This record gives sequence, structure tokens and C-alpha cells, in this order.
Amino acid sequence: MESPKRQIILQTPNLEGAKKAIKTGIARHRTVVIAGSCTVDYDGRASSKLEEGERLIIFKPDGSALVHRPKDYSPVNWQPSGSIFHTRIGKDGLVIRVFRRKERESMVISLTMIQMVAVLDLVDNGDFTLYATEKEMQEAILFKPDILEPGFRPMTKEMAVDPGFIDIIGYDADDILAVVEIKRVKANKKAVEQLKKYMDVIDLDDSRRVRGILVAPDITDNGSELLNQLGYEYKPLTPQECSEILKQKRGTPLTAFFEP
Amino acid sequence: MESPKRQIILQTPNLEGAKKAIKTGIARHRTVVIAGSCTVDYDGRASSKLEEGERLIIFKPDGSALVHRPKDYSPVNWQPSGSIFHTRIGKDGLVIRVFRRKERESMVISLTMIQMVAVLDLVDNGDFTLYATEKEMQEAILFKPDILEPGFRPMTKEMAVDPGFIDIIGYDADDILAVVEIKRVKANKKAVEQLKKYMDVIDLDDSRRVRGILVAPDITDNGSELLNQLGYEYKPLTPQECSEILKQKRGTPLTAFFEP
DNA sequence: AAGTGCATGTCGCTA
DNA sequence: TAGCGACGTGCACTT
Ligand SMILES: [Mg+2]
Ligand SMILES: [Mg+2]
Repeated sequence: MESPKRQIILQTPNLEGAKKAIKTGIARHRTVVIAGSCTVDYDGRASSKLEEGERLIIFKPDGSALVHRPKDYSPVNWQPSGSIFHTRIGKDGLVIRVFRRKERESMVISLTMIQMVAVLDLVDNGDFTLYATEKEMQEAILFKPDILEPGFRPMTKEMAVDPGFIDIIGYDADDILAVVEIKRVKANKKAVEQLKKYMDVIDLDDSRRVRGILVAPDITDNGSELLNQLGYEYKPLTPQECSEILKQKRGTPLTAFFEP
Repeated sequence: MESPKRQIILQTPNLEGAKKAIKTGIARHRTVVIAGSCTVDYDGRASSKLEEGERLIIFKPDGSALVHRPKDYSPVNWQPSGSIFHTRIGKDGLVIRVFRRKERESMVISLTMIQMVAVLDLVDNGDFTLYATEKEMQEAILFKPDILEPGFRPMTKEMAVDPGFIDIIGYDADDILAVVEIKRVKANKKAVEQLKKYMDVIDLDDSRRVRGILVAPDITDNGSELLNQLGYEYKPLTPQECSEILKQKRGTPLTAFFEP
């Protein structure tokens, strides 16, 4: 005895058959995958026109839609989640309109020839964890402040100012206040300017010295130049090594009791 | 007589059958679409772990790879184009390793159960045109400078400075120099700061007045505040209306000869 | 709803 | 290659 099929897969269906499968799939909150020849017209924050060609089209149950060419990481046309689908047969073929209320924008896909329609029931509750983020760099410095520099004591994190948010403020070994801006990628002039913006808010009192420290795995020449001009400092630190430190932390607490 | 099928579509294949189809598809530069239960491990600029669940996986002939959950616009894991694929059967099931030399990063997909494998021959040469971009706003101002303000005469575009690029420099009706920064979305403090950066380079001579003009469809309150502090100006202009102006331009030249 | 900043951002251009 | 800025950026988070 065979278990009931969780997929409906149509190969080179006619437009009417495709329409039925697509409508059913969307109504039942399935993931719908279409391969076929189409044009796409988008109108909203910008507008675009995609001439006839074969693409892969994906409709997800959360109302997101993607049109992928057979190249590139990015979809050529799309709608983020929360969109509404409307399918009909028109003079241009099988027409699917994807409308997003929030931004008042619409994407219209006109399919003239269909290679495949797949209606998939994807069940996905697996956890996703991302490591070596900027957040982890911050946590690593708060957990083991010596990686920034010996004697550093963090005071605040993500402090709201101006507006804007200062990643970390703390005192160094000599009790000098330090403003810390963290970047998980090579820091450039913009990053230095961001640090300056925060320094302008904190470093008000001429009599009290405040250090500006930019933490990043690397820095551009132009960024470095501006940094020196402003008298700030650069501390090299990679997101990967920060992530490693946190991994140790998570592994440590219990076993630490049994260590000599 | 039937035309030869341009797709290979397997429904609930075993791992061995799936592997063959996938390997063949990649070797023949096809677009390969897989639906199935998998885990994904990524390690590179960051790292991540995706626990077991059903996803849609896409491999494109240009070496880009996408892992999509049944929700969200963004892929949960991916590799941009230029990656290399390697497929094998291992103890974790059907394992596909996607390696990117440039960034020395890898994504490993381990498939344990497969709902579908589709090997698609997508031919796509259709032109894609995007309208209402910042570029079009710039072109519209250069074509019809009066939309910025009556009497404006653009002198340069995308002038390299500092480094950085000044969108437009020109003279106003009173022969005052004006630095123009264009934004296609609501301008914020960052945009004003960008304009200031350019002004700092151009407005060196105290005796000569230079105007700073921020062109955008809207501006944030904080942006407006900083703008006023610095004595710059805001000119409301939407990318859509700029796009309309260029459409007229493209339609005009020939017929203009025949008009009275 | 507005504002701000991160992202495995990606992508394209220029020096 | 490095640097910089646009993107229909998307997205989370805070006020
Ligand atoms: Mg930061
Ligand atoms: Mg601009």
C-alpha cells in the first residue's frame, strides 16, 4: 500500500490544468513551483518590464513570490511575504497577479507556455542558527572584555543616543571612557563616520578624554586615514574568533565546576 | 509524434536516482530544483546550522545555489554565482557540497528524503528593464533641469571626489553653484550627511556661496532637522515622475520635427 | 508608523 | 582589486 502523495506535479500541462493546480495549491497554503515561459510587469516603488523567457516561479504560503532567471542569486522580480495572489486565464495566457497592499505594488506574471507545475507540501520546523554575526562579536566582548584590550570594562550595550545606538561603552584600564563601534566586515569611511557621530554625542566635555575604538576584522585605507585624523583607534577582531569564544562559554559553565 | 522532453522530473525518487539526475543536470548546465527534507551547514564569512526540515533547493547553471524554506522572501541558506557543486551519497544521505572559491566558503546540504527532483532546461534571453531608479531621476534632471528649479543648469554628473561621487553639480538662475544629492527613497540623516561630505569638498571658499540641495520623494523629520541646521535645501521629487519625463523624451524626438 | 542599522547582504561601477 | 554607493534592497528592533 502506498502512502498518499504529498505533491502534485504536472509536466507540460495546458494552461487550464496549470491554473487549477496553482489555484488549489495557493488555497491550501502549499508551496507552488512553476517552470515556464512568461513575461513579468512590476509596478510599485519602481516599475519594470521583463520580456518573454523561461523562468522558475515560486509562490510560498506566506504570500511571498519569486521569479528566478536561470542565473543569478537574486530574483529578477519578486514580492515579499504578505502578498495576495490572483490567478486567471487571459488573452496573454495564464496570468497571475501578486499584489502587496503595504507598498501598493503589483507584479503580474503572464505565462504562455508551462514546463512544470509542482504543488508541494513542505513542512519545516527546523531551527536555524547563525553564528559569527555582529551580535556575537558584541557578546564576546561583553563576556571576555580582554579580547578588546586588557583591563577593559564594558558599561552599556546598544545605548540609544541622538538617535542611533552605540554598540558598547566602557572604561579602559586607566578609567578612560571608550566608545566602541563594531563591524563584522571590513570597516570603511562610513563606519568611521558612524563612530564619529557617536563620539560627538559622548565626547562633549573637553576636560575628559574619551577614546573612540573601531572593532572590525579589517579596515579600508581611506577609513584608516580618517580614523587617524580623528584620533580614534582600530582594534582588529574577526567575527569567527568571537563566535569561537562564545562556543567555549556555552561549553564551559557546568564542566568548570569540576576543573581544578 | 511528441517533441523530446526538455525536463526530467522525478517524484519521490530514491537517493541514488536523485543523485544521478542532479549530477547530470549540473553537468549539462541545467537548472536543478529539489524538494526534500534536509539539513544545511554553512561555513564562510559567517557560519550557520539548519536543522532537519523540508525545503526547496535550486541550483543554477551559473553556480548559484538557493535553499528556500516554505516562507520568507530570502533564502535561509545560499551561495552566490560562481560556486562549484559536488554531489555524493554519504552516511547523512544525499550530500551536495557547494563551494565558493572567492570567499572560501562552503554550504553542505544533506538530503534524507526527496519529494521531487526537476532538471529544467530554461532558455531566457528576455530583456529586463527597470524604471524609476535613481539613475533615471538624475537623467530626468539633466534632460529637464527646470524640474529641480527654474533656471538650473547642470554642469557635471557623478563627479568623483574625495572619494565618492557627487550626483549633480550645476548653477542656479543666479549663477550660484549647487551640489545636488539624489535619493530615490525617503531621505534620512545619512543622506544629509552624505550631502554634507560633498559640500565639505566643494564649499571651500568662504567668499563663494554654494547651495546644497537634497532631491528625494520625502525626507525624515530628523533628516529635515539636520538639513536646516546645515543650511541646505530639500526638493521633493519622485522617481515615478522622473521616469514619466524620460518616457516623454524617448517618445518625442522624431515627432517633434513635425509639430508646429 | 517612523527611524535606525545590520546583512553570509548582492550588485555594479570606477579608479 | 579595493572602495563606494544603490537596491523595488529585506529585515529586526525600538520609540
Ligand atoms: Mg555596529
Ligand atoms: Mg545619490
